[in-house]
Amino acid sequence: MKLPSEKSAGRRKSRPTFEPLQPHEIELADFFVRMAGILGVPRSVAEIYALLYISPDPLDFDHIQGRLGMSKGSVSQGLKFLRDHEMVLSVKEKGARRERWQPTPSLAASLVALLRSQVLPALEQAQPSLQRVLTDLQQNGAKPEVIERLTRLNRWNSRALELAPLLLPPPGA
Amino acid sequence: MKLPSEKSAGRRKSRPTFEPLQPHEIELADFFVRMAGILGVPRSVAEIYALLYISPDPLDFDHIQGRLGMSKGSVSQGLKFLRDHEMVLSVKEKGARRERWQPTPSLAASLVALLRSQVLPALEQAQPSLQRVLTDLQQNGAKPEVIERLTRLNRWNSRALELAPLLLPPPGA
DNA sequence: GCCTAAGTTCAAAAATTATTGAAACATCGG
DNA sequence: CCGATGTTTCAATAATTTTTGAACTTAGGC
Repeated sequence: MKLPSEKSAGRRKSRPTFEPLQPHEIELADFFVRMAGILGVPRSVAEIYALLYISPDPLDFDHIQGRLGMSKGSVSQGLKFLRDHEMVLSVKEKGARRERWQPTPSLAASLVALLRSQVLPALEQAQPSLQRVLTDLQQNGAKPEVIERLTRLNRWNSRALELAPLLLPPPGA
Repeated sequence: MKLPSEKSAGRRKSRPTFEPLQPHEIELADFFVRMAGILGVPRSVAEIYALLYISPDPLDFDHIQGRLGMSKGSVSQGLKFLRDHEMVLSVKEKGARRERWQPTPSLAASLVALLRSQVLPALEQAQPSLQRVLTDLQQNGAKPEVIERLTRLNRWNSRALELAPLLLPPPGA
């Protein structure tokens, strides 16, 4: 209904404007975006993280949306992703309605959580598959060389699964 | 390798047909496709690799195309990718015209090469950027906490760059 | 309870990435 | 050189992923 024409004076409801990213903020965002790309994390998520990372204080939803110029939907989903992977945490001051976000203290831990969530399920799901393929090859008298290959692959996968909890300890450990 | 009668006696030009993937081959392909997905490698590339991996003998271009049912373009580009990352090598028998492909002996080495090609350039390009951002923050009197964050990030990046050649030795080392 | 600010959801649109196939190119044996 | 086979290139298309925004849900204050 009333889309107040931008900067009406004193009344509180005027949509505040946010300053666009500064050059050094853009540069850092680019860095995070590139790194995220390697892990298949979308640009918007990386941008949110970068902004929180370089901001002196926790930011609320509207600030994130405003400064990055992205949609509500993207901010919401981006924060959800970051929350789910324990890469940000919120500080809600008493009496305040909105949450304010900041990066978790350890980027290393964040990356571990992220890797974990990507790699582990794949390894787990692979195990029975690889086993079946191997059995199949053995029964059908495949060439020893191929069997050898698959056996090694299988062994790798098992070992990776064993090691995973050590290298990438789950949140509660 | 014994293609059914297809290769009929005299007439050479009949397009040979190839048998579709067997269940166990599909299962292995799925595994490679999922793993490749984590690293951002396209499905078609993973499928080619999987096929070569499970085949008792090196395969030529037409066999790859035929059995996977994909286009010439995809096979060509896929093989290029795999070649560039040292994941396959070709055996050309003397007197034969076509190349025949097989996976390189060590999947581990292949993965290393792949990781290397993705991560290293990002780290290298990041270095000057991060340095600039940090300097900028220091000059503009940013909060100590933010400077600390960026300093740590910077240090990480440098260390990763130093370590990279050790963990991911370049082809010729 | 009701009202409103705060945040989420999700179908549709936009952006990005992968695949195709026809034409161009390369190479070999004659 | 020629002609045929084998491979690459790349613009067009298809498939996939990401972003948007409006409708919906949730929670707090009164």
